[in-house]
Amino acid sequence: MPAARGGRPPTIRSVAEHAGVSKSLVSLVLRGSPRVSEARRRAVLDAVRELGYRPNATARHLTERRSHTVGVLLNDLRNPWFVECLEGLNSVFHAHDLRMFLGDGRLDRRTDEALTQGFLELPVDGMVLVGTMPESAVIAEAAATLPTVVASSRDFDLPGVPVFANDDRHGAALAVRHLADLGHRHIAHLAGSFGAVARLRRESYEQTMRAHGLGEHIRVERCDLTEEGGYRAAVRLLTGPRRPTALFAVNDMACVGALSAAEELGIAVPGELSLVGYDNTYLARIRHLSLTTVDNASHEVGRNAAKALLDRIAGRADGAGEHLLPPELRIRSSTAPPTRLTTS
Amino acid sequence: MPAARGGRPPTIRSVAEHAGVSKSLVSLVLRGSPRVSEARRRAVLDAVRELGYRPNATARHLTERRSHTVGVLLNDLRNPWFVECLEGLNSVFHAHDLRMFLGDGRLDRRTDEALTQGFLELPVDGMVLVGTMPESAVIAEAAATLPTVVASSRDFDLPGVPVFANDDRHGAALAVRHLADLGHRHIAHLAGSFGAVARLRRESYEQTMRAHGLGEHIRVERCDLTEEGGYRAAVRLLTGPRRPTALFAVNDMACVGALSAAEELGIAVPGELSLVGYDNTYLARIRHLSLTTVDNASHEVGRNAAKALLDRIAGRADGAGEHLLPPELRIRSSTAPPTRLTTS
DNA sequence: TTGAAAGCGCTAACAC
DNA sequence: GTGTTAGCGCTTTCAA
Repeated sequence: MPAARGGRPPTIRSVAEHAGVSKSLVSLVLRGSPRVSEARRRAVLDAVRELGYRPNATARHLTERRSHTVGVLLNDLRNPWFVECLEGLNSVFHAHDLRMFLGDGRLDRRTDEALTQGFLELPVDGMVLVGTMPESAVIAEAAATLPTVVASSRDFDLPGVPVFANDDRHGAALAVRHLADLGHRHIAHLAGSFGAVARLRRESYEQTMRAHGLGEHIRVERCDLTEEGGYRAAVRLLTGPRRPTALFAVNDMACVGALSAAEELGIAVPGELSLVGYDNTYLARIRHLSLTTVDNASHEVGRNAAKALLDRIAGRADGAGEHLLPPELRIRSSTAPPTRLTTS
Repeated sequence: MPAARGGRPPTIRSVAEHAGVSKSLVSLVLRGSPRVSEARRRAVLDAVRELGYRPNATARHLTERRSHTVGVLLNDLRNPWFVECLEGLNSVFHAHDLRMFLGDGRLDRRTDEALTQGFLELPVDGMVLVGTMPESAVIAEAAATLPTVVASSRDFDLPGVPVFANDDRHGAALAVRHLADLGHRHIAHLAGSFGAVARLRRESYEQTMRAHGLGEHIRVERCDLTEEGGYRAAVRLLTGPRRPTALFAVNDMACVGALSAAEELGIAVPGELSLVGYDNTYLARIRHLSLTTVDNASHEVGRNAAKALLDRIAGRADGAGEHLLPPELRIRSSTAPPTRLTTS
């Protein structure tokens, strides 16, 4: 590896000299052009091998005026939900030779903006906004400058920026209907404390409750979208008067928190309390938790968002607006009909 | 935002013309040089604002001959353990204006190599190898070319490449000793099926068992490091003859799988079976799971690895070899003394 | 203090 | 087919 020992690494120029050809010929060979004689091709390839030459992507990006990189902004890598969505994005981008620059804004606007600024300066070829995050002028500006798509967030209404997500209203309705059909009447909701997704799920919860004639039993407790948040909100709900027999949580993390709360309070799940989450993360699938939940199709949302971004990068800017995938209820072991005792 | 409407985005040249100065002066102002007159500085800054100029990082990287980017190679973003470590890395890199390029090799050597190749070609300023992954000639070559550090893997023995990890032998010993001290004798081990970390934990399990006079009760069942793998291995162990009263799992994911298996088989935890995991991920901290586990200090491992990489990037290549942090036992609700009935 | 000029390593017309 | 010539947008000598 000559590149490793001192001196500068070999460039396309060194290769050209070594092979006795011109820079451009080397470039042609390396990019697989068919208009090159076999002899020259061999000479170039040999030189490449002998020198241990490696193309410099930064230089290529500069002349090509694209970085083959997309910026992905999200809000909390700790939420297992993101991983699914990232896989979806990655499967498409990878097939098109695009790298992902991951930026986790930690729900902090300043961090988001710094990351976005970085995307703009690189500049990346496109940007994906994943999940709920605070709005920001910098993001809006970036979205106006860069091909951009939104995945699994309903917070943005940026001109010309398509939104890919699951239908949160429909998903929440599925959850509530499932509980109502089981015979529950006192169905409470652990609601997210911010973001359009949380709002949609809450509104749909309320609407569905009313549609089932349960309007008087509507009960919303806010929490943040973590296990701890779910736990605390559930404790408030379960220790107060008129204890609900069922809980629909804004996401799986909060739902697990609720499960813990129930256990700690000696309330049997699903015997005395039914629980429904949202997202169908691997958390819900863990047998020992086995949560009934709503599958939000995050992998496919990711795939669709990525495809749309490719289109936009290629100049095809069609299909703005919302593209909602139908969510599906996954019934597991955390829901059951209410027992006589606990029904009112 | 003039940058947004058609045409090319403004460059340092446009700014120079607009401000009536030279390119180099603009560069000086932008980089905060003190040797610039106030008048010119204002003129440049005004031009920047008026044109909506944004520096192009790619171009800068080309001339500076560094990309302000480090490549991070890991093996499965689904494992919550990584997130902790990434946070540790990020906290340090962020403070030094380095971005992270995340590559998830999914435990696939070809993917690893493709990602590494990408790092080499960018080229990144340095590389971090995180967690167990298959060895590879490409990675070894990259490590010889690029400043490199290893975090939480014991698989690599690359010349001059420092390794940061927790002391897996010690951690496993803590786990086994805890179980032995509780009075368990039939302590089995769910072992990882590959990688040096899994091997160290297994070896230490065996050694500690012998040290406690329990050599004859050593029992190892291999599994992969997922919930599913842990579940299956535990089923084999718990349905066979001479059922163990305690299980030490190679990591938390596998341990959760074992918990599920026990539940399904009607074996009470910790009444009839004690369980210890490894990593102290948030999984273990979920109240409803509440696993006794070994904290591997992953956040600090990440921090230390990042600091060492900074040193190497800066040319200070001291401190190769292994740097092991002491792990700590976290006792939760999945361990208890064995009951008379189940002890043999 | 400021400007001119020479690259960084590569691609892309355009000619031969 | 192949080589020559300009750049890509920026930093950095080196003079002035």
